Amino acid sequence: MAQTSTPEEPARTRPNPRRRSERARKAILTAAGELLGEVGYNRLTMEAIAARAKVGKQTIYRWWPAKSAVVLDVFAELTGGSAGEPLPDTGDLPADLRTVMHGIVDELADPLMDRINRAVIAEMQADPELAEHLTRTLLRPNLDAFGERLRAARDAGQIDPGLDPAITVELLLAPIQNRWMMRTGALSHAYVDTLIDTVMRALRPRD
Amino acid sequence: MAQTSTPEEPARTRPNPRRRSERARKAILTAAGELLGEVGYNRLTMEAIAARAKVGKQTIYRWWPAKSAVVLDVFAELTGGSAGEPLPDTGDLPADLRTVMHGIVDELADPLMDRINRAVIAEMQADPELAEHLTRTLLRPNLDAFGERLRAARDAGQIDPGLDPAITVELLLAPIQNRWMMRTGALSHAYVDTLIDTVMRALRPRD
Amino acid sequence: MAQTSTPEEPARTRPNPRRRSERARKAILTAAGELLGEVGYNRLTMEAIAARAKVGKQTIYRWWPAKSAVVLDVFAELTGGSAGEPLPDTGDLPADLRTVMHGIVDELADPLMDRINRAVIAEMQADPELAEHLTRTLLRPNLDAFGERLRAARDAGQIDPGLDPAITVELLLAPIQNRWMMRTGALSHAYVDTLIDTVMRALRPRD
Amino acid sequence: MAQTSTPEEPARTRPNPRRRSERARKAILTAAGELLGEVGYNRLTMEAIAARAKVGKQTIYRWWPAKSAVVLDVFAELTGGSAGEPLPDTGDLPADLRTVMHGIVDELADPLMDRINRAVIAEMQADPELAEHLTRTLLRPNLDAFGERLRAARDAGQIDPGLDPAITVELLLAPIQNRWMMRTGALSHAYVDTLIDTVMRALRPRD
DNA sequence: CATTAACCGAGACGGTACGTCTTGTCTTCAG
DNA sequence: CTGAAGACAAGACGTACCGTCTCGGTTAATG
Repeated sequence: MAQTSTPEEPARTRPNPRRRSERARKAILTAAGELLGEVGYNRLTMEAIAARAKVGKQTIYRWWPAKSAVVLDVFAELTGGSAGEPLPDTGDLPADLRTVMHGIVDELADPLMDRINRAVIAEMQADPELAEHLTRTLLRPNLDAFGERLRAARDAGQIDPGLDPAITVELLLAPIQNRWMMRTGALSHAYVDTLIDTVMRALRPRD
Repeated sequence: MAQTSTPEEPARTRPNPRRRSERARKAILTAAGELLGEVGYNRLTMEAIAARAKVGKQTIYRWWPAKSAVVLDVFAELTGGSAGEPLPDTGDLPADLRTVMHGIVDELADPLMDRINRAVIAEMQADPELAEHLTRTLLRPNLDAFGERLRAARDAGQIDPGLDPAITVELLLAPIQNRWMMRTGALSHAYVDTLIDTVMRALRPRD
Repeated sequence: MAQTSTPEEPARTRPNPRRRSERARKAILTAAGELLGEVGYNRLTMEAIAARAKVGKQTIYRWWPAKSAVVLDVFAELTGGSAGEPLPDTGDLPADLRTVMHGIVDELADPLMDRINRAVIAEMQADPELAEHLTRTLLRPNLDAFGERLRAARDAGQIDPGLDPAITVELLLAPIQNRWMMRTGALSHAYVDTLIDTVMRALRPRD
Repeated sequence: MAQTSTPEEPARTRPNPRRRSERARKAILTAAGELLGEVGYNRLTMEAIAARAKVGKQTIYRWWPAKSAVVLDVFAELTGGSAGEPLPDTGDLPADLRTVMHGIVDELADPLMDRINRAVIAEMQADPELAEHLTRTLLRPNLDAFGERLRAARDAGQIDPGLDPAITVELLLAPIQNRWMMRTGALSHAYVDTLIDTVMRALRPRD
């Protein structure tokens, strides 16, 4: 699911995915998720996952190349569903942004999601290929959904058409992710509201 | 400098810092920096640092608790000097911001700084104490320097006094850090200029 | 074979001996024997054995608790076969003793056997349990073989029945081992012959 | 005292023995003796000796080349005095032997002497130079003292003049040392008496 | 008696080996 | 004939000591 490797690589006698044991797959992801919550990413080991999942280590290595890939699938399992979902459009842009962005900070507040997100972020720093993959499959669709909503607002004459939509989305989302990552401040709903208000000032059409 | 540990811990016969070999300290940080550039953080090992620095492993462990602490000192050595330096103030806020923020993206463009920054960011995700320490000693002073420059502009009547200064700084810096971290776009000077222009729109005083 | 440990100890998830790699076992003992001959016991290291045997260190530690145990198995491999073999009985006691005891000094003259024997003797001084084990499995059977031959001679009326057989055996073997250990004199066949003659004087039946 | 090294070696600025601190010398030997009794030879370390003796490590290395040399001096301190002392001569050879040999087994029964003796024996196996040195300075004089007493007995016509005196001494002492080293039997006074009686049978003059 | 060289306690240093841990592959054996 | 169990080769981990090397602070022989 979250396979990082490019398909052109050596590929030593690939296993047949049709014979894959769904029971083992689930047990591995569950065990990995549990252990991630218990000991954190760094002290998570393949051996512990295998033991917890009652699975041979080979069964993990057969389907995932490394610890990071397993955790990535845990991550994908938890967040993949909602990737690229369009934003609500009630006609009231700030209100719609509030709805979605409150959801984002709520998700980041969940301890397990926090841990997994941090593990994935850390792994992305070390592995550009992984970063590229995740950006394309998960992050970009979400950014595009924001872009789409902003385009609608622009077409309705609510925001200045001369603005770069990419930057506008960044102004909304980067401060939140940044606060969360650097832990430089609380991620309250009030904060989100102030942020949205401030950004909206930059968006209003020039008179 | 980058000691993470709280002072309340066991503390088994601390070494005497006055007898510390400056030669060894430098050799270790240099070796760590070089290796970090060559193989990256994950494949950086204490053994390799010791070998490259012509130093006994114990000499590293005597002064640093872990690999991350060594890399942190490499980082501190490279960036620590400029922490909290006040921004230039020519009276032209956007121009001053451009000066400083061009410098930031230039720094991030340097391959070694890129690797070290990413390693530190990743480590901060796994170690909240470290995050807190770095935020306080390096990040916060820099954010405050931006805050100070914005206060001057506000006092000069150039920006709206009703804005939250913390959020304003975030609007300027978070998008850059975010692009760099998620690799979602190029970090050109032109991008920085557009970003500044957009944020400036949000700051202009209400009529 | 040369396991010293008592079976009552903690026993952390013992490895399964049926899955043991015979290839690795042989390679380890061979490497240990070679290195013992090359650098001696004190400078023999587990790391060197592992490297020479192309074996992971863990594979050694899985099956042997310490360097001494490995060397012990090298020793057992070389000498274990002949333990407790009965002495020849041609009816001529001195001649039979000469045959066997010449063999003993010849064995001690072999450089590898000399090194291993000395290592084992030294280890026995430091580890009484090991001493007890070796005495029971290797030394005692050999002493008993001598005792048996002497009993036959006594039954044939060739030696005084009032003598303590344990002491008689010691009179024959201790001087040889002592000379070898303390290096107080040459271990020639002539020496052995004179020794036997002298001891025989003590054994002749009282008139 | 127990210096093994030959005087021809490099000799890097020898320390001046006249300025040697007697306090340090005694403290080191005492500490070494105590630790030897507590943890045994193998787990005895120079660092522990230095710490226990409140002495810098260099002060040990200045006067002794290695751990074995220190222990050797502990040994020499305990046994050196009596080396080469002539045996009593009351005219009754067996009685005189009993006196001396009872003393020997009593000494071996003392726990500290046992440990040090075993450590020295073990070290002699690994270090032939040391063995040679000890044999010459301590062992040989003692053997010669026995030889001298036997010569007196021979001159008095009490034992056969045709016997090799070296072997005769070995017949008396080797079984004791052997029993002690291999722990093959108890070292009682009764055992010594029987041993002496048996050997005396071999010594009586031929009719 | 003052000087001064050397020894002293202390402990950091460059190293080596230890015994453990984890990785990713290979082998065995039970279902 | 699959897959759990786990032994394997490899190699980094963090620790313990080794024997050498500074660093002040005494201490004892000489001038």
